[in-house]
Amino acid sequence: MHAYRTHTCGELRAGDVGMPARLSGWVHRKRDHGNLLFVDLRDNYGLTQCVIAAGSAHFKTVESLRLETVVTVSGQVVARAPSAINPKLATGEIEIAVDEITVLSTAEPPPLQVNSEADFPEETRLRYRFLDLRREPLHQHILLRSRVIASIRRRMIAAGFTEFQTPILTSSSPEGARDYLVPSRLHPGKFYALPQAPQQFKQLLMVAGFDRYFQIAPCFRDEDGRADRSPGEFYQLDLEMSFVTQEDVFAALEPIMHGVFAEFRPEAAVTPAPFPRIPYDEALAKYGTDKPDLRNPLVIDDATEIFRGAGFAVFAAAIEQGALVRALRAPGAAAQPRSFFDKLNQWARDEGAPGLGYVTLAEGGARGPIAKFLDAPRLARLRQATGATDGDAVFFVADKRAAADKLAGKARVKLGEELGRVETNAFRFCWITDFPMYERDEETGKIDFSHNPFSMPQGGLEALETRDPLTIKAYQYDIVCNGVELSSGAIRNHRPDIMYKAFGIAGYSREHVEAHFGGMLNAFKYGAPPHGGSAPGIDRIVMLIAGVSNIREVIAFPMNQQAQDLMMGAPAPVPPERLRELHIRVVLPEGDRMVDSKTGNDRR
RNA sequence: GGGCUCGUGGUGCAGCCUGGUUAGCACACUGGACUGUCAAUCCAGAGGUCGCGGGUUCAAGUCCCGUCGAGCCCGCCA
Repeated sequence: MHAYRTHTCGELRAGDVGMPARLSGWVHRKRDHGNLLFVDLRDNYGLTQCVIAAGSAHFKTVESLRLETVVTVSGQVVARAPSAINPKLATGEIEIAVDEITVLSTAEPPPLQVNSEADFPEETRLRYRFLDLRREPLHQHILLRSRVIASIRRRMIAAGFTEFQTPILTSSSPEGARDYLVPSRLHPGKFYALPQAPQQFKQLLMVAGFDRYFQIAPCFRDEDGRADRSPGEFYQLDLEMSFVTQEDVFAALEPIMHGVFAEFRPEAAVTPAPFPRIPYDEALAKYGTDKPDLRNPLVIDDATEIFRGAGFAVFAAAIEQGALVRALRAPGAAAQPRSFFDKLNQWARDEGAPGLGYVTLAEGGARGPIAKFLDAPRLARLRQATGATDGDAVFFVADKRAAADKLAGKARVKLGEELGRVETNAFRFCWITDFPMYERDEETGKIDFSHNPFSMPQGGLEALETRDPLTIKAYQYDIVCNGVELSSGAIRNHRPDIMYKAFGIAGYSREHVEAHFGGMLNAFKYGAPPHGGSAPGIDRIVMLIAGVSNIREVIAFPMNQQAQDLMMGAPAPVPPERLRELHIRVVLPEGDRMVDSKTGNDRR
């Protein structure tokens, strides 16, 4: 018999009754009846009830076992009496009659209870991550993550992609985030950067003629965390293809995304390919965001002209100042009580807006505080513009374009939820296309890239030479699911001449481009295929599939929001000799001090 | 860097608004009882710098100020 186990804790069934068996695992729970003792033994695969009676030589041992002790039990598989069958357990028809028990590893009382569904503080969960990972929800999420990645990998290979590895120690890349830096021992004063994404390497692999690249790629960005953004590192399904148009990239990725979501959430509705394509400008106008949640059926319409010259002084004045009026049809909301509208108005004020105008439609007319400013022709145009009919309400936001879009977008989300119109158990994908190539920095007034500077401008060199840069679109696209930005991607600029020009418009000299992106630029001078790709975030995909709202629920060993690993104690100081070796001298900020994070006491 | 919320035995919460006996409940822990439970049950016990510092007060877990920590958000993240 094997030293540790003949079966796993999730394996034995009624058909195994009468067999000898040996199981190893953790003591999940005990039920002590004095002369009869039940132990639920747990491993990765499940739970098996083990039973021992007072006559046994091992009874005292088992009775004294603490929860989470690791043991090996041997005995006979026995059938449970019909009344004692536990239908909640896969192994519920049997139990192990324990003859022998060996303690493999004792356990102190754990700081978080593995067998409990109780909430524990995030700090404790992170510090004792190995215990939290034993618990059912997190354990299952991590297994799900593995299966999702395996499925993605299988689908990518089946679609003709080749998997690569690219360097972790590299130089700074063109993404806009802060780099993690690694000092060089051999080159004093110089630093490696951890890749924010393998962007340049995958493009170089295209130049090298590999045609279709993918990687489950670690990406490192030194930016602050959010519930859906792990500080430090995250994973992307990074892919790149040669000799492709934007539509080719979409056609490659759509079946993979659809397939993975449909595979792991078979009960949910998943957008079939082709996913809707929504130009960036249209997304802002209709949804007030570049990452619309299409489970919400509400759309924003423009009502600027309807209010221009109307008697409502607040809007009319704003329109004269260049503001837009956005209208949001709320189907069936006319029946809502006054408090509903007051509550939304208060919500808008909390969002920093003056308020939220509205009318309700009934019997061919309109009611509400500003209804009197809309005469019959204007009302008819409003009904036409929004599709609103009797029984509906229409909400209004008036502000400069960006602010109006933003508030209308938030109101769309809020109203969709309040009215219960948001689809559940569905994954609604779309592509957001035609992102602007450039934008004007609000503070400096300077023109800069609005996204990846390596994207191909639509219209190519001619557009760069002849058009107002702010009107030029890029072959740049995002994939969005349920309001979550899963990835961005682009058809790349593979032409050095267009690249120099594109960077020139953003104020970067030829020398700057060569100094920073010389490796890739040089490669493009030796025959580069047109290419493009995308990089959906793995962690967010798993989050969506698992139905959780915090990214740490799908990462085995995440850092906290302050980018600390509480279990491993990272980041940590290093001995002076290590710093000397790296030619580093630490200059702490003024007034910095050591504080004991547990007690809050200064330790100066 | 900023905003909001939170911080009470190992853990989850109550107590705070309205200051006043030994800070209460549940889970875990320790001991005892119990031969069919499966969140076993019952009895008993131990366990608390109320994050930290200062202030107001006869009296502070409770009120005030500061500070530290955590989460969420803004900034940031193409």
